[in-house]
Amino acid sequence: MNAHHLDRIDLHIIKLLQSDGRITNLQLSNEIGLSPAPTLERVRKLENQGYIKSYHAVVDEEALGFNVKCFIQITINLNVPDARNKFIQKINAIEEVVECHHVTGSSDFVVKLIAKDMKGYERIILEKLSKIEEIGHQSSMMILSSNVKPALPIVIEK
Amino acid sequence: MNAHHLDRIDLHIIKLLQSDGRITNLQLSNEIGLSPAPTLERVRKLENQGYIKSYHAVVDEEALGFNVKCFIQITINLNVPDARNKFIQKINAIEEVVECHHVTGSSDFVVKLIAKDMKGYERIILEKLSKIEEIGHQSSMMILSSNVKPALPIVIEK
DNA sequence: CGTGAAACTTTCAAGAT
DNA sequence: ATCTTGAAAGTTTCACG
Repeated sequence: MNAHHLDRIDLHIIKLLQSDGRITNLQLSNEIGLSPAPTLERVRKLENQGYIKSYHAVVDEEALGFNVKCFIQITINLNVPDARNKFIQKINAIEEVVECHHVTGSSDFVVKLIAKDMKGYERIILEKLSKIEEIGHQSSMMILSSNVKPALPIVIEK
Repeated sequence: MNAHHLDRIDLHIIKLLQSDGRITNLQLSNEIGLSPAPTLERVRKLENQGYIKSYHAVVDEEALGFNVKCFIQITINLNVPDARNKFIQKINAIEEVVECHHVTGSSDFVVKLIAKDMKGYERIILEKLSKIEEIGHQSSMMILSSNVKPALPIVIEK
């Protein structure tokens, strides 16, 4: 699965579906300059070969009441055997954990967590995070505001 | 714009569109137990009122050749007037910067950056990041692996 | 909110380049 | 090997009840 099998049209399809996940196949075919049938066939190929993984609506977190977001930097307690894998399993099972990144540097993991308010945040820390014995040290950064781009910088050559 | 105008059906629609952004209105109407017409009307309302912001395909970053990802913690040089706003503008203009979070703690910002390889990464640091005079100090964490959940933990009460 | 009908989109098979 | 066409099946969208 590498990018060598993708031609300009495939990259164009990926770019358009990334910026509008609900574009119709007909609109898509018009934009890329093919008829609907081969357009659909290419989209299915991109999905089946794993280039396109899924489609999602992006919701307004604040509008839905998620007003507290933070990153937590975590170091693993190396006294516990197989600590990394156990930690990964436990941390991802927490529904308020929306991202978990294994990283290099002075921390082992960066975890993103969301909650409706500070009381909810406190509850997650006390009842869920602090019960994970594989955690050695943690340090949190509250997110004040964010800019998240919905698409990768795909460049279509030639 | 707050969550008090959303009933159980609205939350159910949001949940389903978050987990499958390309579900048809007909399937959606079947799942929530309404006919297609009022279902579509509710979806349009959720879009127009800003609860649903957009729809996107999620692509496999590695399959598209983006093999280098990192978080960079940045502190702002407070000697420059209006440094925060200038920094935000400049950092978001870099196409390889896919996220920028203003945070509390010892850093001012956490920036997520993607590149195809280490050479590309070096080029971004040398040619783009290091030219932002508002940056005081920076420290990077390479991402080894990630788990990102595509949906918020929406709980439908009652 | 539901029904029904018109307009539009998806999808497939057949044939062209 | 990949494209276009055209037709059937399915979906969206609107007016009306």
